[in-house]
Amino acid sequence: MKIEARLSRGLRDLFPEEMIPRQRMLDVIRGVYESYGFSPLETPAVEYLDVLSGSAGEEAQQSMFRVTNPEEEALGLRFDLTVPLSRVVSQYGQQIDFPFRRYQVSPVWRADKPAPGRFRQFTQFDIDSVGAPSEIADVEIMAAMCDTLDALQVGRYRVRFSSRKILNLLLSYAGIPEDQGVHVFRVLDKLDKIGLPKVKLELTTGYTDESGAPISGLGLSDRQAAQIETFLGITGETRAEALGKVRELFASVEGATAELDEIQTISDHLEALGYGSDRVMLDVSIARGLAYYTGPVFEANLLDAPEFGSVFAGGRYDNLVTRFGGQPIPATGASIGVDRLLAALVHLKRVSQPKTTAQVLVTAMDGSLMSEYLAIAFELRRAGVRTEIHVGRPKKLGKQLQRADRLQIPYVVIMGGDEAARGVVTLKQMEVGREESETVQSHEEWKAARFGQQEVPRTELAATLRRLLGH
RNA sequence: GCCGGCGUAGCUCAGUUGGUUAGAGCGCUUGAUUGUGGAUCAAGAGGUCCGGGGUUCGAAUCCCUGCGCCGGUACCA
Repeated sequence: MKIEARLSRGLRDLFPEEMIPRQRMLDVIRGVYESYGFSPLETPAVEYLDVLSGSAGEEAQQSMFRVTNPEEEALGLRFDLTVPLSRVVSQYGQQIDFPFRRYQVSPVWRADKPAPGRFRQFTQFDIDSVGAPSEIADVEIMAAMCDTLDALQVGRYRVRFSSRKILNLLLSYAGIPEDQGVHVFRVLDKLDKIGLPKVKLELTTGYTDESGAPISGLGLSDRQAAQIETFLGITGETRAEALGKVRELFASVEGATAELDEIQTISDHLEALGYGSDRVMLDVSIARGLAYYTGPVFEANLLDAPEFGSVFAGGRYDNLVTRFGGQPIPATGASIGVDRLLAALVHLKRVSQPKTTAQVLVTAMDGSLMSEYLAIAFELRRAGVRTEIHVGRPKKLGKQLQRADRLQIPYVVIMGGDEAARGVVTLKQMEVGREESETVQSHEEWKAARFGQQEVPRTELAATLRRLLGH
C-alpha cells in the first residue's frame, strides 16, 4: 500500500533558500547576545505536562501538543522557552550562579490554527536574566533588542515599553478590582488590532462583530471605560513627555510616584546610552497578553511591515518560579520570533534567498580531465572558497551553466582541453550575462559574447576568486 | 471552537442545462545549438477532477459526509 508523503497541518519543511538567510540571522542574533555576555542553554523539547501547564490551568493545555513515552507518562512539547527556563532555575537552584543570564534558540510548538506567518512549530530566540531585580537588567534587555534589530538591518523599527505596574495604577485609578486586571489587560492588548471603539465595547457591554460572532463584554461602567480611554490617549513626542502626562493623571493614586520613578530611571539610562525616544517609546497601551508579567513589558515592531505585528517582545516576570514552590526569583527577558521576523524581512526584500551556499561551480566538460576538475575544486575549498563540482550525470556545458544560473551560484570555472593545454581556466561571472540578456536578441550573439568571462592562469585561480569574493 | 468561501496538471485557472477521449497559460524534459545561462521555435512528459457514499442510462458538474486550504472571529498560558 502506497503511503502519501505529507505533513500534518501547520508544520513545514525549510528548504535551502529559507535556511540560508535564517542561519545567517541566527548567527547575527547570537553575536549580539554574546556581546552582552549571555550564555547558551538547551533543554529538551519534551517536558512533563504538569511542568508545562502548571498554574496556567486547563485552557493552557488545549493548544499544547501532548506526547507519551513508553512508560505512559503525561508529557507535552514545550510552547515557549520561559517555562523550561523557570524549571531549570528551580531544579538546579543551588548550583546556578545568579544572575543566570542565558540565551536559547529552539523550536517551540503550539497547536493553534495556522495563519499566514503563523505555524504550529516555530523558533524562538530568547534572552533572560534570572535573579536580577534591578531595572538595569530591563534596560539591558531593551538595549539588546535595539542592538539586535540594528545588526539584522531590519530598517526602521520601534521598541515600545510600559509596565504592568502602570496598568495596576490604572486599575486603582478606575476602581477596577485587581482580580479583573488580567481580563482588562487582555482586551487592551488588542488595541492595535481592533481599535479603540471595539476595545471600549468589549470592556463594557460587548458587541456582535461583522461575521455575526458575539463578543462578550467585561461589564465595566461607562465612566470606567472613559477613564481607560483617557489613559490610552496618553502619548508624547518623548518618553519624558508621556511620563509627565501619566504622573499628572495618576497624581491622586496611592503609590504612583514610586512606581513611576522606576520608569523614569529606566528611561534615563536608555537616554544616556543613546537609545532615544525615536527608537524606544513609552507607550502605556502596551499590555502584553501574558498573565505572568509583573513589571516592565516590551514590544518591537517593524515600521515598514506593521502587519507582521510584534517581532520581538518580553518583560519582567518576578514570580514565575514560585509555581515550583520556590522563593520568588526576579527575572526579565525577551523573545524574538525568528520565523515571523524572517517572513517580514523576506516581504521587505531585505534578505536574499540563494538556493545554495556554493560560490563557485567547477564544470566538468571533458571526461578525461576529471582529475583536474577535482584538483581545482579541492584547491579552491582549501583556500576557503565554497565550491561545487559537477557530480550529476554527464551533461552539456549549457546545462551546467543553467544550474549555476538557477541556483544563483555567482562564479563558474570552465576548462576544456584547450585551456588545460595552455595552463589556464575560464572564470565566468554569471551576473554579467543575467544583466546583458535584457538587450541581446539573437541566440548566436548571446553565445558569441561569452559574458563575464576571463581567462585566469590556473595557478592564480584561487587568489583571483578570493579577491573577487571579498575575502 | 464558531461563521463563510473554495478544492480540476508542479503553479494559476477554464470546463456549456449532467453527455464522446478533461483543456489553456506558465513551469518542467528533450532537441534546433555535440564549449555557453537569457530569448525564440519544435516535440514530449505530466491528472485517483480532494477521499468515501448516493441520485442517474451517464457525474469534474447534482445531493450527503469526511478531510484539506483560504478569509473572518474566538483563544493564545
